[in-house]
Amino acid sequence: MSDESVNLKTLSERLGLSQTTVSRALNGFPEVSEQTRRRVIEAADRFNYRPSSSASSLATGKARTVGHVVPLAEHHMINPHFADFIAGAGETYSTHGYDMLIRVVPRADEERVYRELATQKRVDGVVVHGPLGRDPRIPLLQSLQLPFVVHGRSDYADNEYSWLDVNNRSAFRRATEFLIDLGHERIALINGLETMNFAKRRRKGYEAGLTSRGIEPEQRYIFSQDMVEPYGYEVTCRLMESAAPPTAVLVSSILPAMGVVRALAERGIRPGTDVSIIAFDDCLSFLHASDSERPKDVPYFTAIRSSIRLAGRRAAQMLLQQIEQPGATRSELWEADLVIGQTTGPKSQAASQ
Amino acid sequence: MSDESVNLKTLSERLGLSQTTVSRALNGFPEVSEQTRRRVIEAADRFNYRPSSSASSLATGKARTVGHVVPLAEHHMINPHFADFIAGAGETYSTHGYDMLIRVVPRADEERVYRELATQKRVDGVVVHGPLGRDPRIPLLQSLQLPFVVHGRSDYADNEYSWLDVNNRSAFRRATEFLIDLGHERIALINGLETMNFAKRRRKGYEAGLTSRGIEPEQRYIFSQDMVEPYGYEVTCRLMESAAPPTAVLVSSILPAMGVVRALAERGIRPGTDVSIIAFDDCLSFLHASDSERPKDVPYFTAIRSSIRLAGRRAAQMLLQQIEQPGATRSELWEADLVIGQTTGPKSQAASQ
DNA sequence: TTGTATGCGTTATCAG
DNA sequence: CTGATAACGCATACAA
Repeated sequence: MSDESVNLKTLSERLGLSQTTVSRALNGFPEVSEQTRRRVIEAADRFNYRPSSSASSLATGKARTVGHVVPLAEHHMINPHFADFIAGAGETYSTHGYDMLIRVVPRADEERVYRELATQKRVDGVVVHGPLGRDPRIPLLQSLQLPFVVHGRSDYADNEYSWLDVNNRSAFRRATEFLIDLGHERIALINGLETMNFAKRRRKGYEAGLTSRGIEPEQRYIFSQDMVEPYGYEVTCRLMESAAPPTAVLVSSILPAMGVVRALAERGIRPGTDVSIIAFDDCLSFLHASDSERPKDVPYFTAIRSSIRLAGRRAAQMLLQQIEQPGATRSELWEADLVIGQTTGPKSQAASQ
Repeated sequence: MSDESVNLKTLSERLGLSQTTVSRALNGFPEVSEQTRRRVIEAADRFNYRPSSSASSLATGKARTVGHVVPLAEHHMINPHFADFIAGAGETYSTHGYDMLIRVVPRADEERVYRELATQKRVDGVVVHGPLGRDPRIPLLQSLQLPFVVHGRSDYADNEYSWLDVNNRSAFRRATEFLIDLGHERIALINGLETMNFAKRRRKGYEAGLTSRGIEPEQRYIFSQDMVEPYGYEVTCRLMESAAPPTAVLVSSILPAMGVVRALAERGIRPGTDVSIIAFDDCLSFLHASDSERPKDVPYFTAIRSSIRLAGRRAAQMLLQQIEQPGATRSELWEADLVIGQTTGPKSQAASQ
């Protein structure tokens, strides 16, 4: 029970074995007799031996750590979406014996930090968050030879890298068409920042949905901002006071969608009855009842749904795989579910002019 | 520009200096001539030299890393509060040259993980999240001799450790008294899980506020659960359909408070006019407008406010200080602000029986 | 002011 | 199957 720092040397001395044998026994090498292995493992357990991570990193060149570089002072990252993704990724790392390293840095320092992580061999790979249209981090990481997986996609047609993305385009197209089928024609899009790659794709899907039904997209119904609650609120206030308010809105996240609901409530406008709302639902944990992994049976929002937490898990798996057997860069495109809740309904008579 | 892995050895060879001198120059030792130092720094920069973190950790015994162990599958951690705290702490670490290590593990593994981090010397210290009534992690970490700071407090009167907490008791007492001064008597408390230390203190404050004004706390107005949106919604539905609905509610977080608003809206009950709401506001970034560090001028919720992000920053500072000059365990108790928004008002005539 | 020699705790190579 | 022995890359006590 001595909590003294027992290292490989002292442990092997107490066992009357060489460090080599002890190390091999512990790391599951085949050439150790079962009897010695048992003895070693038992002793390691009894003396509470844990290999020093810095020593083994130094010896192996592997850090058994994955890095996440998150930009400081930008709301779109330090937000609930990020937390849920991290939770999912973290689960995977833990069960595979990896650690998660997070650096919160200003955008201007990003490149330096990636270089640092790579040359310091601080991490074995990184996850890239919130890719831009053509994100410079992708060629950078490739040149650094640091394994990585992108959560989302970037527009490099000629370039192969590993990514995991939701089919934002098809999801938003389907949602738009669903609204049109309900009789809506004036449909607003409350989108994320269009510097983000995913936001562009969502807009494309929305526009494709409209034009496929012969409706011309209009600038006055399209908004693009950080996906925070007050954004949804403010845009909705403006929209509802405009000459031709929309009868339906498509919102890029539940967060601004809550702002939409608040703005409507203040005006006595009933979601689903007077104005329809479809939100992109990342299955953020704090919005769902705490006693179930699954979302509730009868959700409030009609939503395009895809769990960002599961995405975190999967992205982490893909990265670990890439780290442990380099070469194959796999990518995955997930289709989101369209889940009918209480915030959509046929265009109300009141709303039609 | 060669991206080859240049280490101390090759760097010193190219400079015609010993590793010692180069190391000293880079680490700011005083006994190096300014001229050599300049030369060394310039070369290090040119060759893109970064010391291997595992090597220096091994040599110094310091990891320059802070650990955060977060329990898996519990909503109160994998949530926006956590994300904001992490953001704040991460800023501090980065500017001080520290890394943040996160392990997401099941509750049952926590002790093992803390022991691991300590004996592996993986981290120089840890931040303890969400302390319980008497949290076993505190004596554990003390016995492991691992520096730590608790975000919140635990009930160990005889025990000195470092913590940073908001004065939850006084905040909830003030809020309660404020509501009573507005004429409210039936005031509900929608609290967090009372296994959490902070939730207990909040309830105490609430009860103290009531009794100080001669009102007896009643069980039927007190709720305790994970602070998620649907919780606020469901409790409010039940409350509003009960025999004597409250005329005011005190909510432990903005998240369930949004659920409260949703439930009221469905019933055509106007916040601030028909029913007053005060929420504890952690200044979660996604609830505030994205273009300002400060919360909006005219907030929606009347709230007890204390930025959890600032708490993260400060807690990290305290921990680093403790790591770099051990001994003094400092603690801080912050008073929260009471900010008047639009969700409070005098008890309405309609609501009085 | 600079250099030499040694240690940090592992893993890996090569003999036996 | 087991054991010396040499890296891994840096920091530091001690010498010069």
